[in-house]
Amino acid sequence: MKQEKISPRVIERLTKYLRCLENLNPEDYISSEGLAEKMGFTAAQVRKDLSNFGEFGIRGKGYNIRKLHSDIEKILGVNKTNNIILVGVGRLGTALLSEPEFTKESFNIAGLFDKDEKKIGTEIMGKKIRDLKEIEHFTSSKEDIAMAIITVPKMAAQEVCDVLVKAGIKAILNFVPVKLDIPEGVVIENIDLYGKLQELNYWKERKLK
Amino acid sequence: MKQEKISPRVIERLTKYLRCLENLNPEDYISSEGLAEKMGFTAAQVRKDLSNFGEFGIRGKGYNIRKLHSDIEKILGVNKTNNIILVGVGRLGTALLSEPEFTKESFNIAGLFDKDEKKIGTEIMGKKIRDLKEIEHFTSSKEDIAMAIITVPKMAAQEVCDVLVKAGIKAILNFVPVKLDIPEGVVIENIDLYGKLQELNYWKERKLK
DNA sequence: TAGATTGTTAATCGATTAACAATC
DNA sequence: TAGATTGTTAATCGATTAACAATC
Repeated sequence: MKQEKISPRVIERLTKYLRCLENLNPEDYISSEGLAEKMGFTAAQVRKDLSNFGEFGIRGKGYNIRKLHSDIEKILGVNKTNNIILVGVGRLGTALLSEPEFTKESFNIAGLFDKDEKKIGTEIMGKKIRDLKEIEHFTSSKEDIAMAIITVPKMAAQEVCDVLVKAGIKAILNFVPVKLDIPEGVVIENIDLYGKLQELNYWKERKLK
Repeated sequence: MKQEKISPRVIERLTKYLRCLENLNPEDYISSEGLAEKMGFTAAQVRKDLSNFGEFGIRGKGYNIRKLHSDIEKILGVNKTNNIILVGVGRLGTALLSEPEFTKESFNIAGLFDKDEKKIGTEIMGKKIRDLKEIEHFTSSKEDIAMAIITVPKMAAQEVCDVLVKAGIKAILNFVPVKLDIPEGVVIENIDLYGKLQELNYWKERKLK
């Protein structure tokens, strides 16, 4: 698998290709043209994106859907199960836990953590809620816990983030509307509901985006 | 307010400036350099972004924080209250309703809709849940409902989307992992939790993004 | 072989950054 | 006035698209 400098945009599109391929017959072949049309991209872009990582198609024929799906999964590292811990088991955290997406195999919620003593020790969706303080011990006793989701109140977010970094977490999905300080080598994605609403609000009043 | 062709990237950054300004003393002035540092952007970018919409700074001094905040709010149209309806009052929908962000004035959840007869007629967070079928009547009887949030099951998403479009909704925030077909003139933002996790998973295994 | 479609190189487009005259 | 910092123009960088030789 060749690897130059990859743009985050390319990786984002890869996740979209994956989604699209899931709804197609795995036995079939699809051309870059065909895939592009479904996605609203250009055929050149589809080919360019994929060519960053190797040669997945057959000239004159297109891409085998099963194979392409599996190849993209490998690129993203979601062909295996990746463990995640979730910190902040409030309404939003609980809601995420029960999202059907999480029944898939590529991610596994390996631990739940909260600060609230009333919650600690109880179970939710069959998973035990642990004390925030145990995070470091938890991640060091199990292997391969590199990701975390943060759904705590605004005030607690940076503190929790620091604990996670100290515990060796390498990737954070942050739902809290706060810019978290993280050291080099840790990646973060922010999901900002309110920001997205503001963007939509801008565009709804003009025609084109 | 001048207006050429604005890139979505600019609007996204505008929402981030807003967030950042909220934590600063409104009486103070901040330079593009100072704001850039907080955001992790360049000073040139800050000035360029803002200059798309007018002149908000004072040469030799910088930007007045209260004024800049208020000016960006005006650009985004969030200096007034914008009505939203929420469709799909499941766990995720309920969780979003209780997010502290929604106590702000710029967005107001004007209606809740669901298909489940057990839910219809009951109240949540002091708001009545209505039958999905009433959406069109609801939006046409009240004025100025142009936005919707979709948090329904995957299967129902496109159908709900079509109803919303028919009811005159112009902007949709979609939490369902499905690419929704919308006509020209309607804008959509997708929040794809699972996709973001996949992206993070890719980056966590390499150093730099 | 002829037709189709890939992978890749070159051309274009758009977004970011640098530089600086304008001006508070 | 001198120093600081804007708003804007020009230069650079990166991402998308077009074109086409390679090849199934």
